[in-house]
Amino acid sequence: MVVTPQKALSLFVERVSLRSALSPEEREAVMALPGRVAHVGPCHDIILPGQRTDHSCMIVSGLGGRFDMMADGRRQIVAFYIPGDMCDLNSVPAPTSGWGLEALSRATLLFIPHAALRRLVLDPSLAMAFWRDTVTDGSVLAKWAANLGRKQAIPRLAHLFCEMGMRMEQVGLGTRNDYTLPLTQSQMADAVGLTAVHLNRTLKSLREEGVTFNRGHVRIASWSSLAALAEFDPAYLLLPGRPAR
Amino acid sequence: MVVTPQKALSLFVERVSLRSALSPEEREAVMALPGRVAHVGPCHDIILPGQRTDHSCMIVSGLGGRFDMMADGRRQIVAFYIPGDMCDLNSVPAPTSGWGLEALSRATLLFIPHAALRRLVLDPSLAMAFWRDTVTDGSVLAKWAANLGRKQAIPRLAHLFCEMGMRMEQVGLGTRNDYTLPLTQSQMADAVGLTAVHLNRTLKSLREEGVTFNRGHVRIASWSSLAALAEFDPAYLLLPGRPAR
DNA sequence: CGTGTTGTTGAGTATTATCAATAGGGGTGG
DNA sequence: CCACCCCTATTGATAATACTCAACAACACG
Repeated sequence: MVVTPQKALSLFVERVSLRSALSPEEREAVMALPGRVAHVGPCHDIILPGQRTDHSCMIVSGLGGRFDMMADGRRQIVAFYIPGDMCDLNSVPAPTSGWGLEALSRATLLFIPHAALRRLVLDPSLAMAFWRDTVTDGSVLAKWAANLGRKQAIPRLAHLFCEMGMRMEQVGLGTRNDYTLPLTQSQMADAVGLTAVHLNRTLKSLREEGVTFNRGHVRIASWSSLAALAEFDPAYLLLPGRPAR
Repeated sequence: MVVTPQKALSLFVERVSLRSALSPEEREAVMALPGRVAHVGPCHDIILPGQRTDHSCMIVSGLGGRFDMMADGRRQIVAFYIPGDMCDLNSVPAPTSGWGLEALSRATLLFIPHAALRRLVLDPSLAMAFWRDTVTDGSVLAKWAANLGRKQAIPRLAHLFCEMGMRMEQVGLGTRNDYTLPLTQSQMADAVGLTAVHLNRTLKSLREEGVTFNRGHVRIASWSSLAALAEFDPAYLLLPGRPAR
């Protein structure tokens, strides 16, 4: 599959447009960003913790993850990034982040120099759009924290399936009850804060609720019952025009 | 205690200056923001979840908290806001947040209209500074999520004490091993994702490590041993000039 | 001097982690 | 094409951690 920077950038424009109205000139300015495309394999480190960067990275295809590592090697994935997400837009205002970022599956990435992004945010409307993107990121993180802190294994995993379903559907990758999530059970366990063994058992329980996860493919028989089980309310995704139901 | 908006705003300027260099003109522009001071009691709701606002809120004194609530009434606090923090700067780009915000103790608040803040971010350097503030918020949230997902009760609570100590010291409220954290044990339990009973037992264990929490006052006998226990590395607070040691 | 909130402790239970063993699947090299 | 190996998934048994229920003490407040 050949991916041009142009095609990749249009994904980003779409993503930003989900939450911020861009004028035709602004869209053009974004499309004119310089970028370099790269194909990487699973477990490829995009940024190591503590490393300083001079470019941001957008996911074109595949799945990215932001994670933290404990001294004993246990890992917590705190965010998933799907196609269209600029996974370290953060690094524009804060080039030395404390976070690691890796490709969780085979992935196509687009690297964009900070310098170009900094020029872009001289436009206040784009600055606001990027800022809003970071706010969205934070809102998702907060929800993730709340789930890790106060939900048990089953609703926690159910919530992850709901969230990823909504996000995939938004960007046109499948539907909310049928989409591809290219993860191993171990990686998923790192995301929901469980051991791989317990995650496997939790998946088994969810199977009885009509949710299957098989070789990276999620299928949800009844969205409404899963959403109820997960106490999923998409408001935190900050999508406009979809008031909290 | 009488607090003028001027005095309150200077707190905010200091806080922003921790991570972003501001020119004298920019400082002045921030100091010229209009603001209204309010004194509130504990458990006072600053914003209800899903509510739309047209102003942001800065903590002048006391403690604020951002939280999420489960259907059964269990609560997770996902962020603490201390004096100088603009706790919903987020609401400038996203006026309808899905989050509740409340005063966790008696507190003094400063309300600033969004309109004024939006005018301020026409200055690209201030826009970057505010954006950076949101990135910091996200970084702290991510760490919070990692702790909730992968640490047990004792190191989790220890990490909270370390984080709050660092943050308090930064803004000149006590030292990292001796500071005021005006919380009940219940509220603290909601922050670390434990029940109040188990939090109480965890505090007891930490007492044997030389950490006391008494009527809202934290005292840490040996910072280095607590930091080791908590695996605390302040890099994620994005403070400049203090490389990850 | 009641009364309600907060903090403390005990006993029993539920959830999740750990350890261990096995099965399946995809790729590689002979 | 087959044998082999590594990674992933699955299941069982047991242990550790955290939760629930319950009672009571300490304290602030009116």
